[in-house]
Amino acid sequence: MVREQTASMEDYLEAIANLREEGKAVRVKQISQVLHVKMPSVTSALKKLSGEGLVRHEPYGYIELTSRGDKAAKDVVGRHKALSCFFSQALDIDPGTAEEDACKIEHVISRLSLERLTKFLEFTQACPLGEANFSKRYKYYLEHGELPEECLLRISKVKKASE
Amino acid sequence: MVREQTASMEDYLEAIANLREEGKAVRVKQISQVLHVKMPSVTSALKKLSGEGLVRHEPYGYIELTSRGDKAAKDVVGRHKALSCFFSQALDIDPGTAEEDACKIEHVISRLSLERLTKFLEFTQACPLGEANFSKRYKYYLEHGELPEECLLRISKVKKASE
DNA sequence: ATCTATTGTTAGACGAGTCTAACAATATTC
DNA sequence: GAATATTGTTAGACTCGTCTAACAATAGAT
Repeated sequence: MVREQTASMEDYLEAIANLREEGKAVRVKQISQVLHVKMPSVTSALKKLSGEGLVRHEPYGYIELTSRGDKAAKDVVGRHKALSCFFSQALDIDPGTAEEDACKIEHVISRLSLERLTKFLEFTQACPLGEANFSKRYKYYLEHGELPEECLLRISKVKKASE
Repeated sequence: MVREQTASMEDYLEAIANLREEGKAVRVKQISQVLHVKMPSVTSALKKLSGEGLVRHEPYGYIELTSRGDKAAKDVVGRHKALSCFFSQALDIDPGTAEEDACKIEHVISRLSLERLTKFLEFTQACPLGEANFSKRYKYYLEHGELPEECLLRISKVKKASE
């Protein structure tokens, strides 16, 4: 699956999908506010996306994703969620920064890396050795800048157990 | 430290620094090959970067980074290395994809997330519980799609040890 | 039902970055 | 050292996405 939209157009699709999802009115004004652009930029983007059959938009009327548009939007939203999740949960980044970074990176990351990031998160959460301990130790390391004692003390024990 | 260059200009700075580093001639042709753009694009970028005091460039002559340019370039290169390292080592991504992703993400990731990615890598490598086991278990999970037995078997043992 | 405020559109300019085509300088080769 | 090949530059067109200014449609208030 090739990436066929520019970062900007993906942002518009994403914004429309999110407004829908949140039950808010999907209108030019709203989109412009969410994306911090002026209304004519939105109109022009909608024209482009309509032309590509991703959006339905009667002038002065409401805005809808076509099924193809919805698919594309869901894809972007999925990338976004995976990334912001990874940043906030695995790396313990504040939600604001996690969101910001997800917003940018979602447009450029490869499928493979995204999938691995997701798997990584699943793994730390599913594996009790990961979640309960790895993550905890990592956060200790973040705060103190050195390895938790636990890491050093248990070398022999672990070696034995894994062989 | 604000990000003051566009992604494109960062790419040019990075390419120049890399060519230098590799002892290759730093010339318009080389840069154009590395970045897959035509020569006039390079000339025009160099004009811009010269104007900003980041590059020295006598027409038809060699190309050098000023000290400010070098600083900016090192910064980009640093981001790139951190990212490609993280992708290939922590996520076990093939070097090609790791490079590709690093090339894109280096321009948009926040300082904070980059720092955390780096710390994460340091941590897995420094902590024997991380490196020797976490990483190994993660890769098992990648291949088999389910947790290694080890993860499930050792819950009680680990609980005891960490409390 | 009209008047006003809000929302949306059109037209056109602009900046960034790329390209092609044509030309100019430098290097290479015989 | 003249002819040719290579490298670099200029000029100008184009795309993408943004903006402002001016105008048009719709909604809300009295």
